Amino acid sequence: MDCSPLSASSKAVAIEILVHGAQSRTRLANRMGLSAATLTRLVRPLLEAGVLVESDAVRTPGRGRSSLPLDVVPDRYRFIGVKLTTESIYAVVTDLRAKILEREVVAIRSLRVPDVVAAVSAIVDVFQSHSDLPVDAVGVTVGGQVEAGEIVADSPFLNWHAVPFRALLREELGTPVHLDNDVVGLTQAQHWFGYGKGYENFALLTVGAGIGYGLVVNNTVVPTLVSPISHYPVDPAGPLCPLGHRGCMTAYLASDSIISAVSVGHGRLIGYDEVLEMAKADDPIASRVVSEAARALGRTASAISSLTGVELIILSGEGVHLAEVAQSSVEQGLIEYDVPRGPNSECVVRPMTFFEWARGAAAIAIQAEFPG
Amino acid sequence: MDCSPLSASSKAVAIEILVHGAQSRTRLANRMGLSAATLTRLVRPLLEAGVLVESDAVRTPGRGRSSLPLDVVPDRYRFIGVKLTTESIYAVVTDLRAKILEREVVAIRSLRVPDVVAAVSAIVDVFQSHSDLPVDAVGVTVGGQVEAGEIVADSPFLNWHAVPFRALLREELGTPVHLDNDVVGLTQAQHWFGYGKGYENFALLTVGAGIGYGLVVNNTVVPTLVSPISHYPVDPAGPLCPLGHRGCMTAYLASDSIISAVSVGHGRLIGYDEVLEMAKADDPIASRVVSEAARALGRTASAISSLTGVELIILSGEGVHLAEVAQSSVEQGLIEYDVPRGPNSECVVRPMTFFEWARGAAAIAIQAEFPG
DNA sequence: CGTTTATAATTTCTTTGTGAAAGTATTAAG
DNA sequence: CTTAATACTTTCACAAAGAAATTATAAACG
Repeated sequence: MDCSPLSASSKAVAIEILVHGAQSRTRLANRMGLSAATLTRLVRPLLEAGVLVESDAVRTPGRGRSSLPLDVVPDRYRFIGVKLTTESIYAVVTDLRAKILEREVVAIRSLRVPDVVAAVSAIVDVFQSHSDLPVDAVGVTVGGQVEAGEIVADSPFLNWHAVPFRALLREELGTPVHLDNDVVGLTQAQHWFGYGKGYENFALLTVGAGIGYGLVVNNTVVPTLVSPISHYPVDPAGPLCPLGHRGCMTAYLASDSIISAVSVGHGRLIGYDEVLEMAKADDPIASRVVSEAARALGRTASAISSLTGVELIILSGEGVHLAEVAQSSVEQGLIEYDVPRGPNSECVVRPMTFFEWARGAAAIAIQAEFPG
Repeated sequence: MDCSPLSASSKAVAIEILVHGAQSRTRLANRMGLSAATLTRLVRPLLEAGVLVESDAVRTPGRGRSSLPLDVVPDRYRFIGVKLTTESIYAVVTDLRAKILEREVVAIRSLRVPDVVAAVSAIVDVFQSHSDLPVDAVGVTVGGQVEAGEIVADSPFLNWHAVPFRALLREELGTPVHLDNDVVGLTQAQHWFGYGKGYENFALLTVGAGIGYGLVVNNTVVPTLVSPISHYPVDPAGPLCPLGHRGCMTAYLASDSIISAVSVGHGRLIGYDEVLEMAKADDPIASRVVSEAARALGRTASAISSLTGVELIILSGEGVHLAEVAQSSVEQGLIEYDVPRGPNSECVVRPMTFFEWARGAAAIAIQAEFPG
């Protein structure tokens, strides 16, 4: 995406429109605290570069000239987002607004680095063969610690250490590549295009094979380390996690923990989805495990609220369906330690598919190519 | 403090020097990412206004012209900081660097608003009578929620609600007055002049009659609500707090909780300091209460680290001496739920007197008169 | 000693970002 | 057709900041 000759302020205007939709110059000026004159000037190069277009004039009730909403040209750009899991590669093609245009899953045959690079490359090729339009950038996200957008320093899921993944991908793919942690990507996507839109600060808590945590303060993603939340202590009298912590998030909420707790109770192997079904059907063991997990989730959300002061907490991840099954338990955990003033955070459950995570990867690419 | 004709950038230079000490123009330019030319320009009005002075030339080994360090003129300005507690008013006179020049405590006779206003006014008058130099501004901090720097919305300690304290003080005092929450003031003071100096983000956790919590992210004090941390859940199997929470921070760490736990155990009223003495002397009841409180403190610090990603946690408040008595318990709480990578926060115990809090109030005045 | 070299600070000039104010374009109401 | 209201543009002025050249100072070196 060629936006080098654009000034930082112009880009800020484009991003405002990207995130908050088509707007007139006057409205943009008000929202961004700039004068109308400045806006005219900032918009001109964006129109010339074809980043923005003027839509048809819009009449507002009352007298006066109609306004000319400005909008980005989403189809002018195409991004690919790729999210790696241990089992599959989820990939999407999106426009500039991170709207998903195409999606694809392929099973992962091997977690060896060259195999994964080849598999990602294959998907990108497939997408590119579907259309004549070029892909502007590819975003890739993985669970685990990513250093400086270049190296997968440590991914317990993939069992990778110090892999210069971005360089390897760039060599293989023809397009620019951007790499980041998966939760960072999802958080960024939620902030710009999702449920966190319009919030200056919010937290994203995801539950699945692992626990994820993203934090936005002052409109900026805080680079929190990924690991510690997974073992956040909920109840020192709770169940044991593989690292030997009593009652930590992993012990309560990691899918393996839930599966094994219910399986042991019933003396047979029971899958995650089945656990939720059983809990819905009031199976006593499944109900207890699920409701305690939901309560742990609520308590952690409450702690996030207390310690960060965010206005919104989004609960998500594949495993968050348990929050729907045991909504009252989440609620209970949330308000258990409430103070008279009550929580200052709104807490919402928003299940997301892996394609949503892939969209997060695309958001990383969009952000990188469109630095605000 | 008359700094209206100074530009925002000039003020930023002054604050850089205020916080990080005397520096040459070249060094300032490097640290602030500005050109040497710009620095010369920004410094001139500060020299003219008498905010800065050039010290004697300093030689650095090697050739070249000597540098002329620039420093603020601390004695040119005088601030008063006032911290209200239920029992006393702690007040200090400071210079621009928040260095304490004079200090004063007076017992509070009545918590009625007009009486407190009169008492604060009396202290300010006493300070002003000590010197011919005028006071530039007075900062006042209180425990409880302060709205927009104007109104004490709710202070359980003083039992005040919706008191327009700033307006009342301004009427009584001749000087500019600034009002804020006490923890916000202490946090700001620590960030600029204390142990948080040089950190982009850190947390301050104070223990005393109540629990306090201040958070700095991206060099900005996050306006977290004061209340929720007081009832942060540490261990759902712990002791009960007055609000009925099991094992919350207040239950473990509020001075009343500790006093009453030990007093009940021994069947007589025992003061806070005596509890610590007894714990040092291995009294079983006091030791248990103190070490559990210390462990709760460590666990909360660990949670702050996990959920905010700060680099530093400062433990303080009158009650933090228990962390010194039971250091190993704090440590235990900190690492209990550690992950392989370990905590990403340094955690330090820094006891502070109430005069330090008064200094925090002065910092509010300094910040308000010196907006960066 | 002067000359060279290195560093600090300043001056001059230019670029860039911004707003104020005046002007143009467009629309509805009288 | 005039007036008023609103959207946008143009012109001008100003402020912030850097680049490059200039001055100031100090050590090293022949």
